[in-house]
Amino acid sequence: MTARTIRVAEVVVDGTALFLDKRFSYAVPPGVDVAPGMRVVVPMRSSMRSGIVWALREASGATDLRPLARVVDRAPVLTSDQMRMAEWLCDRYAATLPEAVSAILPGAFRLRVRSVLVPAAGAEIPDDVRGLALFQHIAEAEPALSDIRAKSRHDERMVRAWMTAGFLREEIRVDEAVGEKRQAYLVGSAPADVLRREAEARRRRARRQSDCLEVLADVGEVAWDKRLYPPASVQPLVAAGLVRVEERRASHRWAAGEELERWPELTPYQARAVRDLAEMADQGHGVALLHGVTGSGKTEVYMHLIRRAIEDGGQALVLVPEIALTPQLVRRFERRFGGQVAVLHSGLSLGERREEWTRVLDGDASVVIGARSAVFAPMRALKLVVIDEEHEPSYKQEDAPHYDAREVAMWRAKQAGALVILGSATPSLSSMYRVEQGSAKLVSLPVRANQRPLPPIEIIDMREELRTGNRSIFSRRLAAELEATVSRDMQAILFLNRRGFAHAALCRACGHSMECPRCDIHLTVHRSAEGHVLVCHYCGHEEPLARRCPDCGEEALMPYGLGTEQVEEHLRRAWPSMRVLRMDLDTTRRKGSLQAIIERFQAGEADVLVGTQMIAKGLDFPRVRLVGVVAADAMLTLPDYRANERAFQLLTQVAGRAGRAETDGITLIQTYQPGHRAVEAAKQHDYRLFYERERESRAFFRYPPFCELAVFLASHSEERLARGAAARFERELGRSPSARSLVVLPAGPSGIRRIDNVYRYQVVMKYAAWQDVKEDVVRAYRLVKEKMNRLGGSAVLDVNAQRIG
DNA sequence: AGCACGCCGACT
DNA sequence: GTCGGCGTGCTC
Ligand SMILES: [Zn+2]
Ligand SMILES: [Zn+2]
Repeated sequence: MTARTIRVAEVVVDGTALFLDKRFSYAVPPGVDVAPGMRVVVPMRSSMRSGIVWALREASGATDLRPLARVVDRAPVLTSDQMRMAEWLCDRYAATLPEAVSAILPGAFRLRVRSVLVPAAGAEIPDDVRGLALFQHIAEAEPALSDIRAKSRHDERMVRAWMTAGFLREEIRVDEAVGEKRQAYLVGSAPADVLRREAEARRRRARRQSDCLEVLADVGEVAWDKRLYPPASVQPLVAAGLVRVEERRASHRWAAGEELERWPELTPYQARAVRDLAEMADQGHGVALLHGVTGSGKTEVYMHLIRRAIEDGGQALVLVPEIALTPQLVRRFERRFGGQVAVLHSGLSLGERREEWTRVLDGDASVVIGARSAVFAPMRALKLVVIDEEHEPSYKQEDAPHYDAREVAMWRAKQAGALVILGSATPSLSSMYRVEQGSAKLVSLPVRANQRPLPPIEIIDMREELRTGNRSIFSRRLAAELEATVSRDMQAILFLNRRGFAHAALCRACGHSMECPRCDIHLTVHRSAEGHVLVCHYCGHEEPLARRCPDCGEEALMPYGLGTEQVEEHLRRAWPSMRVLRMDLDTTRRKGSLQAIIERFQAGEADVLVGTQMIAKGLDFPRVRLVGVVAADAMLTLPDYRANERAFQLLTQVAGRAGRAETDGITLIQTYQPGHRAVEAAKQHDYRLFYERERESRAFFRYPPFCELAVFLASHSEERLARGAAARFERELGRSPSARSLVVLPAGPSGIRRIDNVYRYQVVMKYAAWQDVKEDVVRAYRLVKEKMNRLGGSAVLDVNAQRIG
């Protein structure tokens, strides 16, 4: 008798529950082809779930394993490098394996698995059963057993009886989130003003058609979301010749045969940087901090190193902040690298995302450009990782698994023997500290590529303006420069770090501030068709802005504190002929509208761009002469240990939008705190000054980079349960063995105690090395999380947290 | 997270 | 008796 062996698949099963943080073993049925990295369907208890094969092994004897129900893929969708990366994410960020997998694998590969009831084929089903309403319903709607149960327990019993009798059986249905099919686009086929006029004409009788036309007037084209614009609404627009439907593979693909751009000559500084970086690249893994002033031509340096990496038979990964990932940027890379470029970002349809991922997986792309999550791209010959605007907080994922793309990139590069280039005009404290510690090498680009000096920065003391009788939000100097700029046919950017019309609504009589009924935060004033409304930025609550104060009864409620909408309004009122565009979260919510604003401003369709921090993230507007910071104070008073760092970075980055190509520039910063050190350092263009001072205070108060932070956050609609969970977590840590290596700050309410009627309590931890404390922290976390989930609340742990509260 | 199982009070 | 509600424990 031969020893029977069977093949066993170890599977990571999809889901968020804690118990799924392991590999489940299933028998591979004989003759079934399966490899690690393929998606499968497996039985779990009494339901079917999707998962991914992690490993295969042989086992003999005990064959009490349940078999794989289905293998979905013919080729793996994850590489083994990516699986190692997932395991590392679990270790570093206290994530479960399925959480790590879902961060790495694009949503386009998600499976939806259902077991549905169907009449058994070929079974003798009595007519009295077949005639029952329940049976008919099952035959038509193919519901799941759980759907039946939800309606009636009696029906469930009946169905179970029919299953035993062989009248019904369960069938697995697997739906891909998206097929590899093409994506349909709606494209405006009339000029924007015609579309707008037609939209207005249909406003009353055909709301959907009107909306659709308006969007197309703004952005030209959109991926066709059939829930938003049902075919019945689109059809008449097509018939009227206003819209056409196009099916496409990808938004734009480099056409074979298009001529590549010539490589321009580098400035001496660029050439030196390329030489230094190339030398590092030759030595394998390393981390470089490319500190180049705004407009110093960092991208050109990146591209030279990418070219080298490709010539060496390698691949390069370029990470940029989501907002800077514009078609113009992609085009810029394609002009040098042609069809070797792949793009991964959220603006793509699911189908496009999947296609780009597959191109990378198949080795058809040598350069991958993407935002944060592109750090997981399936590359097998990684030689170079570029992280542009390295200081941007958006590289840290705010939800589970809370990874930091900069850290992931460095880990990955180390495994692959690749070079990492962190690029910024305002390096994060932690990166510069890395240089200080010798774990990164500094490479500098101290002058602009256009050989012009950095635009001068002037500070305007708004207290002085007030004293001398100017009550406008624009100082005399800013007003004069605005007029001068526009009259010379140049452009201006006005920056304010607050969206909405006004920061809050305040009672002039008693000082009462209007609060959100569902959150512990004041409401923001927004402009609306009927005047002003109060809006909560956290839960979306909206109410009209009344005059009467609910607290004292006086008619004295007034908007207080500037917002971007108000700046726009003051501009229009003071200079009616100026053409103004606004760019903030509210004007860019619609897909494509961000890009539309960027393009319109670049095309000179507006004189002034008013915006929040999103205008500071590496966008290139060559005709901008003037940058005005309307009120720096909004960012100087943030209650966070990083407030100074953030303020300095924002001010420097915003100032850097001025005078980038064709003109000299000037930056004016209006503030009530002209002596603030972030303002001063920005004015001097003095990164060193900023770094030394900030470093000193971080060291003194023991904040990163002199330690690492982790934040435990418990949420529950009952305050005592949220508070209790945080207190319990704190106690658990107090009696853990690693208590010595850990500073645990007292449990307390999070920065905003209540959001959407859910209370939030947190515990902040400081430690030198996660490795030394993780075991105990994770044990305490899982213990409390499990309890919290049972009670209908939730708990999260943010390791290496970038902000607290 | 689901889902089964078991125990309980409330109703046909 | 039987229905639905909810706490508890398990998932290859
Ligand atoms: Zn009042
Ligand atoms: Zn709210």
